[in-house]
Amino acid sequence: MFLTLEANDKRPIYQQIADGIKSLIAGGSLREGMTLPSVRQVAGDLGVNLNTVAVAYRQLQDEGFVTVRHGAGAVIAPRAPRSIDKAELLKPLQTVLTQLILSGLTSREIEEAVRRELAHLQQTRSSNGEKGGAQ
Amino acid sequence: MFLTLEANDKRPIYQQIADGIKSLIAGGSLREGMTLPSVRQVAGDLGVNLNTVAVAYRQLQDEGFVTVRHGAGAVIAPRAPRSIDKAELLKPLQTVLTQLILSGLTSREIEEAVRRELAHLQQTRSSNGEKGGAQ
DNA sequence: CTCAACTGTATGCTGTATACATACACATGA
DNA sequence: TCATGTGTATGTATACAGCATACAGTTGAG
Repeated sequence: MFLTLEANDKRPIYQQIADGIKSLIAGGSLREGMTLPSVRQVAGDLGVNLNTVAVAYRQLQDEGFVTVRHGAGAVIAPRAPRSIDKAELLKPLQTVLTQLILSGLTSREIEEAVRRELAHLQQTRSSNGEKGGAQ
Repeated sequence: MFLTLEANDKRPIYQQIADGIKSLIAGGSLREGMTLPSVRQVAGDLGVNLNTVAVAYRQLQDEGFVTVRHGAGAVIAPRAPRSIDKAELLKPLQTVLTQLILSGLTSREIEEAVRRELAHLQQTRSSNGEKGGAQ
């Protein structure tokens, strides 16, 4: 299976798909030049409409992760340095951390969870043949 | 000023308000027994409709953070132990971390940002007179 | 070449959610 | 008791998510 959806996830379906593919790129499972499965393929696997998948693909293209060609497929783009404001990027992190604190988790638990998740991403990447993992 | 809204924030207004108040609770600025400003007060400050604020207050009540009384105001509730599945809680964290990695931030930068944010929350809390800060 | 069978795209619809204006109902103290 | 504070309910406009269906570009076998 390529991707999975979670019913209790508050994000829209197309966003889950886009984020899932981003994860696969981050983990190294999808590398530059590889072709994504067709929108109908993914839609069939996940039991959703093909347009929903198409929206995800278009978002990935807008963000520079893939190149979509009408009639042909969607191909993973070369990794471009995404220059966005660092402070802007960290706002969602801030929100999530507040939620976790309010849920009763200690700072220690949260920091450990962060280390574990980051290590997991790195591990997946290197086990898929990426040469120089981000430090 | 009590709260602020950000135009580029993708969350709905009522959610930003609810999250903002949760942050103030987490930081210790709002403590058990304190009364929130009226929905009209907050709506006026933020330049939004009073119903939008009311939705935020109702969500806070549903989640057990405040007690709302028709005609009287909304009061910060005693801190109840929120027992939710830990793995479920950490999913949003996972999503955010993936986004940050894809944006080019290194694990080191992310871990530092996490430490900084957590410390900031704790600092605010203790500077407002909370006795035993979470560790 | 050409056309069957693949690819993504555009259009139009339905249901839900957000935000608002306005009217209603409860609480409280002078 | 009632003016004036509080939250609540109702109705409306708009935007978004997801879907069904029709359209359009690409490609390779024959």
